[in-house]
Amino acid sequence: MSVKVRWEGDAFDPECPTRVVLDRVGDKWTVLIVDILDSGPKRFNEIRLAIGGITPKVLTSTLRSLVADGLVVREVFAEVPPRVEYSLTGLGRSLQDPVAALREWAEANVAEIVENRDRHDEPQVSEGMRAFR
Amino acid sequence: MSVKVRWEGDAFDPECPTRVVLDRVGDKWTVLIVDILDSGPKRFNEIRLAIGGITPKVLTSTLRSLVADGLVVREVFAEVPPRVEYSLTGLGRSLQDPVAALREWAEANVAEIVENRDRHDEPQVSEGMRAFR
DNA sequence: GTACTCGCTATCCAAAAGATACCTTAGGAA
DNA sequence: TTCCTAAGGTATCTTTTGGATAGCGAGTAC
Repeated sequence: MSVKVRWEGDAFDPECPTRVVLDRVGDKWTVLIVDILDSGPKRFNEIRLAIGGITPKVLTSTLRSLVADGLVVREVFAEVPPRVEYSLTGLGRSLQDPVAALREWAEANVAEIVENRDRHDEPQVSEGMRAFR
Repeated sequence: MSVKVRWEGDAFDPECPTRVVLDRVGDKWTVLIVDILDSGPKRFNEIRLAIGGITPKVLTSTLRSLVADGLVVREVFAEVPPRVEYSLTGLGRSLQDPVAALREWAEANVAEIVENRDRHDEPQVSEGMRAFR
């Protein structure tokens, strides 16, 4: 049942499937970008403005690795000013399904998590408990 | 269909459900730890050795945030030498389901991703194409 | 007194993420 | 002819995060 048993190898192996996918999906921007591209091809600055808060450097490097992974296609048009369009590949589009499953779990359980987190932040240790810390 | 539309707010809001869950799941160690704890309560060094490669500092901080989120419970036994056990909560256990969905997608598609990635690493630009770079 | 165990901290260092400024190209305005 | 603009980035810091290594505290065994 464990990652190690299923993969029969080192979970840190760069080719461990779950590790590869979690590294991509866990990236702060990947899901957002894939989500935005799901509605059709977009230009660099369209993506940047749609997300808001991402710096060009980080958007560039995230898009580059999405392209490298074959989740996104980059198309350059020889115009002035230059136009570059990014769009999802079939693989990129199929990533939406497992992410949707995660999203459902998230929406069902995040209230509890945030509640736990808030409770945890409080001092919350009574006089009687203090000795056990 | 987008994160923003579904959540009707800022996807970077610390309470955006998908963001909260992706931050947790995308963490390099979380899934591994949850996976290991799935087979029953474990002690600090049991987890550390089972994973192999995690430093105590990082294991401590990861476990702390898992406890804060209510995915894991920490139990201290007043013995010498001290014994501390970590185990999954129901919430922690339920996280396995969406992760399994992701794992399936990973196992089905990682070959293609790794292949794309390798192909991308090669120089691969012909003389004729070089002018367009 | 010395050594040993467990569950951690403390300290330092390197890699990654982020903020800000600037570059390039070519057409159009002044 | 010099400026200006636009798009799609780079270059150069600074800050944050992750990781390596060492050591601590408490009690018990030798």
